[in-house]
Amino acid sequence: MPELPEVEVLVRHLAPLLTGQRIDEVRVQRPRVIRPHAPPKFAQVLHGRLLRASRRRGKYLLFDLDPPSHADEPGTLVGHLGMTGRMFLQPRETPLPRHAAVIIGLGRQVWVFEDPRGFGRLSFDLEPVDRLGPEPLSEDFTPETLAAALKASSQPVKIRLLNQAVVAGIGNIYASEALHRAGIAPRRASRRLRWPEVVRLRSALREVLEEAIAFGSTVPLNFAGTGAADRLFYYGRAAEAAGSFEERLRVYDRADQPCLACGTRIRRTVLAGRSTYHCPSCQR
DNA sequence: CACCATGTTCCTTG
DNA sequence: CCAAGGAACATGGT
Repeated sequence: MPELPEVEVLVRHLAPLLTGQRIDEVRVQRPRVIRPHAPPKFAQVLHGRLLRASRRRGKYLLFDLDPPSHADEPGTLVGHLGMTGRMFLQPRETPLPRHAAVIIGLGRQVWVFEDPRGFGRLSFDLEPVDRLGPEPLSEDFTPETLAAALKASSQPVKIRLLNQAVVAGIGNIYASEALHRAGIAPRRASRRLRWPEVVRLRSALREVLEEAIAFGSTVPLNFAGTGAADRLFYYGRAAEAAGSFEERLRVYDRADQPCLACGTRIRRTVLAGRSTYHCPSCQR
């Protein structure tokens, strides 16, 4: 469930459940997701720590720990969901999901990180977080900032938006959605965008993200996620089949369907190996 | 069986 | 050296 809005909604859900809880058990069932840490060390660092706050930066989840046992002990647990990661709390006695990767005991409940594909991560490494560009919903994300970052490359603008150093938290879905809303073709060379387009793109990015967060905050969500019911976390046909789709996504995974603005067929193309959706009439 | 998938990193190519 | 493209990671859904 992995772009900025999904992570934001998850953090808002987890924060009140985790704050003030003390970690009394750590089980690493899939060492791959905590690399490069070794399971014993990872567990030792976390054991006995108090969870003080939960935050988001880009697509990363940050969990502040208190107190450090030693001065050089990590103060933050860093999470990333990759493509298929999930996090939720469940009673200790409830059976774990098949792909439970890390289980963190919190009294009568356990905090589960499950990830079938294993592209997600739990670590104490803040370096990738430090490399992130501005938060798109913050005041730092100005048209000037975005213009400068776009000017530095001749890549297609859609690819450029996926670079987390340009702006934090945009992924394959919301890149296509924002470009459609801004009326910009995904293949346009990043550095060739004109000022009014940059201004529109910045606004479109913010709107698309804000609306997705608002949507996720108003719809009942099952964070343990068994499927089609969670329309924030499942895209494409499964989500659509689940019920009223509400035009939440206007182009993503809508190849050959009519553009909701003009009726033209939405086109699917491939850029840098990733599916890209756009309306050839609205976006040029 | 074939193809596709919300992400990131590393390697190769030009 | 740099930019861009592609593979790899591992599993499940269609």
